[in-house]
Amino acid sequence: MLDIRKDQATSPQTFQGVAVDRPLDSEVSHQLFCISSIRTVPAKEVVFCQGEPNDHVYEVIEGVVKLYMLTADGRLQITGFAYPGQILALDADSQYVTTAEAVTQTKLCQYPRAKFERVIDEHPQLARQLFAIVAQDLSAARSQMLLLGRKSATERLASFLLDLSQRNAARGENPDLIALPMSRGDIGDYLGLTIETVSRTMTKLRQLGVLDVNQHRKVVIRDTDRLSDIAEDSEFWC
Amino acid sequence: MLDIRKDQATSPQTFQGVAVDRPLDSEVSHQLFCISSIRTVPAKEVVFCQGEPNDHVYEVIEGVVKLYMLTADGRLQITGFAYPGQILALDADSQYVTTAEAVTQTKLCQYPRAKFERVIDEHPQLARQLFAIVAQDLSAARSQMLLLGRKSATERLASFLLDLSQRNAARGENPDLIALPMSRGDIGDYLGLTIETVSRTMTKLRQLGVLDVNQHRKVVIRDTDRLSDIAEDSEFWC
DNA sequence: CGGTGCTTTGAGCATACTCAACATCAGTGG
DNA sequence: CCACTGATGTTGAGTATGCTCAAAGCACCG
Repeated sequence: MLDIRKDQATSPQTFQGVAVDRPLDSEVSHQLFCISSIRTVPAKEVVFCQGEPNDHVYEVIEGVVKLYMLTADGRLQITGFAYPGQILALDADSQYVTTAEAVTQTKLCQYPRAKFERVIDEHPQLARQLFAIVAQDLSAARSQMLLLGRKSATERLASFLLDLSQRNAARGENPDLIALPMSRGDIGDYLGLTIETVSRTMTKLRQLGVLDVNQHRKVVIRDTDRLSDIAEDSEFWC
Repeated sequence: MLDIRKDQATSPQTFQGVAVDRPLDSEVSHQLFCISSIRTVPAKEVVFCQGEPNDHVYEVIEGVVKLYMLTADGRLQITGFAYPGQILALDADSQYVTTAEAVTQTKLCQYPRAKFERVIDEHPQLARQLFAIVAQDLSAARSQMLLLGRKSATERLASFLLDLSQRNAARGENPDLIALPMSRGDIGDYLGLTIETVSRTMTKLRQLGVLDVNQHRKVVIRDTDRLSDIAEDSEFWC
């Protein structure tokens, strides 16, 4: 992982990030450690801003960060929620492409871009791992394009909850108990819907017996298979 | 460029692809040349298919390719149109994430994946350039998420035409004369709209005096600034 | 308790979709 | 060269999904 601070002694040094199979060698870890610093950001504060010079790469250590883009007249689209282990701001440009805002209180590991790039240049292995991460992000972005372009509100929410469930499973947590650190508004801004539609759709899934929604920010999946069907095919909910 | 066949003797060896600033050194070009082969695909034929083992990387030499994903029940979303110089199938997975289908008759340069990866391993410089390409694709995908999630039909079509206009400009062609090799259906599948909506919206932009649409597959932009305004902000067309 | 912010629910509306007819274009063969 | 055909594109009428505006219900916190 890039985060070599957290449990340097206790676990093998691998990316926590998405789909990286090979561990970083300790030389790379050490160099990354040397250029890194920790930054703590309270909920609702901006980490970096669309259009600003892209001078740091970040890794989420604790908390959840939302990434979004804005139109000229202020409509916004969240392009993703970043959980611990995810790398932010690997995008190409000299300026940040998205804004990053803490959803919860968040701890980040910060790497100055110039130094980070120097480490990459010296360690091709790192370049390949970053390549794999960005490629994975790209593949996720394309799935989200399918969701935004072609799926109904019900399918979108079902897909979103399944995705969170799978993230839980990947972290060894209960895949049927979904924490929603983000507001209904955030979910809407991620799924291309309004707050009201998210709320109504949540109610609908509850009435279908697929979910329990006892607390607003916590959802229990009662029937994962049915939720999968709903996420993929219009036949199952209309 | 990866395509070192086309004009090896006449021009410097650089990626034609998106936003790559440094040329490849001739050693890399040569190795890529050695593992490459040319594949010609007639219009409407599939180059590779979502879910198949990801055994080749492609570069478009001539023609236009559409990349799309499918839902279980057959709805489709085009994630991009690839023009000459663009690299396909750099996505992470062991299987193709999208299907690639020739829009026009197409000539591609084909690199066997295993050999391609070996060249990457031996040439960190190549890894970095591929990284830049994928990062650029990711940034484009995120802009498209904003379009699909938050923009109206009119804004979507205006954005699409502007994008094609800018691609023309980048290739040194007339930015006001837009060729549309793809059908209205393809445009709809890219913008998350139906054929009918694309058609109606095209008519609307014509009536606003922003476009000339004399032939179906050819559009003239009469007022680029106005088109930009329409693409970005609801104030300008409602 | 009485706020404030978040969520849910309701009623009416608008944008884009569906279904259907018609127009146009490209290609083919008489 | 024209008539025919199938594919592609345009236009119209009615509808549905999700949005807007509005009100009421909760929960967290002083």
